[in-house]
Amino acid sequence: MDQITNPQAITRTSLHHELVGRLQTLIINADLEPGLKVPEKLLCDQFGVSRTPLREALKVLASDGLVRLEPNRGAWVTRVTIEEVEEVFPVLGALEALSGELACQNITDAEIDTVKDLHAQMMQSYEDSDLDAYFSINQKIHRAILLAARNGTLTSSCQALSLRMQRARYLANMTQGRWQEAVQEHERILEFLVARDGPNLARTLTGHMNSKRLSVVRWLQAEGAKRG
Amino acid sequence: MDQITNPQAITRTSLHHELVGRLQTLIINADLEPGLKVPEKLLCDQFGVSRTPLREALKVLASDGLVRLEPNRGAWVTRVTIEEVEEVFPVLGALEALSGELACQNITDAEIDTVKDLHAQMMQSYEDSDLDAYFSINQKIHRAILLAARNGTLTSSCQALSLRMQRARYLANMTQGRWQEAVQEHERILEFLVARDGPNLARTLTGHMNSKRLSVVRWLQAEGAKRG
DNA sequence: CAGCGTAATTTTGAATTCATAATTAAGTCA
DNA sequence: TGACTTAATTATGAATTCAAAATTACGCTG
Repeated sequence: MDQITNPQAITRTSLHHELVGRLQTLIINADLEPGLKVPEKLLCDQFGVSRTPLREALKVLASDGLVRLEPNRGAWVTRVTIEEVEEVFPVLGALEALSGELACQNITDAEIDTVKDLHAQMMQSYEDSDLDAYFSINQKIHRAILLAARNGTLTSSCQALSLRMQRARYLANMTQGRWQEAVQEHERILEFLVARDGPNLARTLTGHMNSKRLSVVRWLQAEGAKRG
Repeated sequence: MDQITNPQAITRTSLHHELVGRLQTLIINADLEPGLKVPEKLLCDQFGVSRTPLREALKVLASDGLVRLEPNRGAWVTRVTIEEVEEVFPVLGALEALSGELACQNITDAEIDTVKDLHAQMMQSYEDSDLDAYFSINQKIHRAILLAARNGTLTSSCQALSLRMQRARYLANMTQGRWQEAVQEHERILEFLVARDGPNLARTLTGHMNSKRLSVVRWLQAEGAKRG
């Protein structure tokens, strides 16, 4: 909702809340591998907390779809399935479209300058073939547009769904062709944002999400074929 | 996620899960009044459970925005604010638009017949000035379209946001003029659904949500003026 | 030695307990 | 009487405990 900034804040509100964040990170980075059981005891030791707050955090993560609770059997890190990707990206597409519309209405000139700057940095990363940097700046751009939409509910909805798709760096895995396509899409995104052309920005962002969906699904299919 | 049907299921998965549902109901029906503190002890006695599972449930409700947790001070039932309404309805509008688009692609003839039937019942409720019945059938129609979209992620996202707006029957509170307008909008919704005209259905649903937003905001403003 | 059934162990779900923070009540002094 | 301090009470957050379920280990039978 509003715990947006300050990654290294001195103290987080509650132990439970702190744990939700930490576990999210572990899952996103695949330190907790998808498909495996959540090692409750190990995590308790690691974080130096008892089972009570850890389990509270797991319930919250379950309601966000990052883990699955099996009654009397514990928590399991969910896998990103093709079915899930086919579901989530269209929803993200609709939400990003709205975010683009609203951003065009509310964004300041200064914020546009920030996005321009981020865009330039991202292009540099592309030319340097620095996928990690590209990926990171890419997220910052989407986030900047989202924040310019001035709608906290939209922000947290997008955030929650993005998290589910960010697991294991699936999105960072793309072919040269897909990368080039994504860069071109981003050129248009910037163009329409600068022109404050809401409808076209919305359309472009939905298309962008759709391309991403196709790319991720193809990657997952290839991955599935490899494994058998 | 998938606990869609079966309100009186024999056994729910876990105590925690059961409690989440029960508490949601209490909040939606305003048995737990907005703005008041959640009476932890009372609820424990009432449900015959200890604080542990109840508090787990509260954390989940907090992440859905139905309660607010104040560190060391307990949980409070959140109020529906004008700011929140202004945020949530546009997001719901975007999601319902997508739901309409997808429904037009996937809905069966039998499902359309069901919606037609519900629509007729709703019209009857309108003529009978039975607001409760109207409200209930109205929700069923939106839900039927949502389910026809065949996208579980979309369903749960919509569901979560709808819940937040359903508190205290704000939506059921409308003027005669607004009611008539809503009915006309629903005529068009049915028309476009039958024609499987995705783009127009999407537009109409977004507009419908926007009208609802205006109506609810006006009602909240009037309510606020009355109180002080 | 494979398959089945039973006992031991571990893990889970939930109640209980305990330390600490917040609230209320009581008492003091101007 | 009214504001301020301090003590008593209550509520919260989290650790611990405990019963029940699941898993594993073991031994028996064919």
